[in-house]
Amino acid sequence: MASKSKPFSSTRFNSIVEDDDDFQIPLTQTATAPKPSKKLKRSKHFSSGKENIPPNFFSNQDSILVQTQGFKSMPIEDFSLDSIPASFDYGGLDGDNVACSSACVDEVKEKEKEKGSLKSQGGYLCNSIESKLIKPRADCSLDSGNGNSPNEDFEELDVLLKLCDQAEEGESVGVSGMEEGYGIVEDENGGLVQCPLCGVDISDLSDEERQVHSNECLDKVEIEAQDASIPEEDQREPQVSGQVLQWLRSLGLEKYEDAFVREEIDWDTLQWLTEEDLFSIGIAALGPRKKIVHALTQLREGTTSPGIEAQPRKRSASGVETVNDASEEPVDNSKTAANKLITDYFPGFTTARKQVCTTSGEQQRVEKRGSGSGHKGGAAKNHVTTRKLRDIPSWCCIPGTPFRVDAFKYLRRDCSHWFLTHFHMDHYQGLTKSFCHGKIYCSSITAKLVNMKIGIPWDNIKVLPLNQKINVAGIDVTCLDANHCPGSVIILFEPPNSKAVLHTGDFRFSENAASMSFLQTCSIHTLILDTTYCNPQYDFPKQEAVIQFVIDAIQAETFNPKTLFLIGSYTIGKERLYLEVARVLRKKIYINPGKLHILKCLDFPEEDMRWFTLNEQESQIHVVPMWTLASFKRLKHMSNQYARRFSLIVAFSPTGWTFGKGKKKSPGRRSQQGTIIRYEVPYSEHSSFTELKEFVKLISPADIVPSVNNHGPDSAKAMISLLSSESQA
DNA sequence: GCGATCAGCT
DNA sequence: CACAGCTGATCGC
Repeated sequence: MASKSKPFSSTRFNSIVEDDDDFQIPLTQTATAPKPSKKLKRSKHFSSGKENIPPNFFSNQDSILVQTQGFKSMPIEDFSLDSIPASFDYGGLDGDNVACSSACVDEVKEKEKEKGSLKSQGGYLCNSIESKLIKPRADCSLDSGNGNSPNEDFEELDVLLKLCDQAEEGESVGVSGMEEGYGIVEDENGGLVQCPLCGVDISDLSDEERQVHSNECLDKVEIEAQDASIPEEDQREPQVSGQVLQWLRSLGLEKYEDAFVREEIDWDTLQWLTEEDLFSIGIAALGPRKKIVHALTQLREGTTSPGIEAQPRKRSASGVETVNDASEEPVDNSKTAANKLITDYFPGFTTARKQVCTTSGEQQRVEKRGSGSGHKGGAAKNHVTTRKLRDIPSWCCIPGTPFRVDAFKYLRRDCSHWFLTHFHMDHYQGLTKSFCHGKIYCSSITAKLVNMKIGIPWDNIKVLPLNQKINVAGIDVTCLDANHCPGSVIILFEPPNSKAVLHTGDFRFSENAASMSFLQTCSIHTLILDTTYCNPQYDFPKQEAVIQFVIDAIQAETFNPKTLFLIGSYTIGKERLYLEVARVLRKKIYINPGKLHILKCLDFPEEDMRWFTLNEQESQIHVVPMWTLASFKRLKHMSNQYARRFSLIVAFSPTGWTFGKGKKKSPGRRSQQGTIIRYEVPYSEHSSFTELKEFVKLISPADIVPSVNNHGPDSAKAMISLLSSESQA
């Protein structure tokens, strides 16, 4: 059960009570207990951030000009900051909620006033929802606007804190500290030294020999544990704890066990300890510290760590027979699933699909050389790849045209027009700089990314203008903003002798998008639809609501100046969220150089760029890759790194998946472990189910092809028919 | 040694 | 589950 004496449990969480329907307080509803870590894994943070911002420009040109639109290069440090205090001065208050002095409240109020005079900018950001976000209620966030005395406010906070604590207890973090584990053996004072695992007297052995001995025992224990019938998840946790102590003893440093227990340092955490950490947990002597650091280095460098499985084990229902299915079966399974065409589930579409894909199917067989992955100079290669070419899913094919959309995984020589809807890996996968299958058609922003990140020469890229019909190989093509990530487009194909096809790529429908009126005027036969959230359970709020939620939460937590805010993002995507946060709160956002590199390629107004900084000292809001927020373990590591500067981490993980079945319309879910708070906020860049319905109704297509089938065939089928029926109604 | 692909894992 | 993507292993050149 959750231990009350967690290392950092002294932190308090400050929040605000909101009674609005739209803005429930994000107290944990179904706090998910963190899973025990499974494996050691090294990970590098911030390998290469990136991002960008959607454009609002219509480039008529067909390509190369894009380069010239580049941002004039300006070191981000040079942006003018005069008007933006990097942080509030809290007069040395020390971290906790006590810091909510009236002074800081005033300060924030002041800023609230200021922002009223801010103006929205152009471009993607001209979609600024700032004005919508800042409602009078926002001003209440800090002082409640109700004339409450500070004390009264604190009472409210205390109520919240209690609720949070309760919620936390329910989470049951699972003490990893001391458990029975291997049945710890005391190498008691008597001078007798026993192996803690097998109990054998190892007093006569040298330190090294003892280490060797106990390592061997450790391996045995691990193997035995693998064979045990208990589910591995259950057995691993205690193991890990014992493992740390065991390891410590093997270094002859058992006198520090207490410190490790006190700090609940499990096996994974152990890997990340720095000498500084060791000092801070009470290992004051230099010698032992060095010894541990050295051992840790070896541990990290080792291919596998002792006691942790070298190969992933497969769980099986039987619990014993795991060997067989670990080898082949999963592969087969995934293959079948991967090869299964989404549209197999949609009888209505089969004919159309066959038309398109049969051609390519035959081509496949004839092809035989070249390669599925675009090896250099196709003709030169006559070595045969044994790998079977995958069938092209129907959502990649545009009936009535020779075009492919987001189909770089399925490169074929029968096509020379390859459209890319946006720069997300699952859409450009398979595209490499040796691409030699014709031209790539995409938006200007996507083009820049494709050129910069993948290295596709500009000669192979054709930039498609937005909101403007152009002719490609005799077929009318129109791109519209998809409202997904920067540079994302939905594409309308109008073949002269065939019916119109609209490919949405990934998109978030927004009824006020001007382009939608254009779509109404078209008669669209086939709609290739982003069905990511095509299920009624995904009925998440508008982005504005979520952004407001995040802003509120940040405002609430900034009582504590030692709070670090993390906002998750993808390569590109979620920019609107953190940019709005920056603008509304008038706080700079830290991004890493990789991310900036991408930003620079984009048509960002300078006014917006100045909210970003490369100097992390200058900001308490950091944009980080989404995956770094996935586990508390990682967050904890980050927290250790920042221990001096920040006492609390508040992370926002913006994703539509936050919206599971049980969860009802809450703009955010909160969970906490010690000094780390994570909000999962349903900020989605895909259409919600409701939006999908609206969109389908608007388009009224004769046929729908789902581009995602993630809820099982039946579900997808049901949803599509539901969509269709609603659209007819 | 490098690039591309794939499996595994968030 | 899987939004999107990191990492490491492997294969081919």
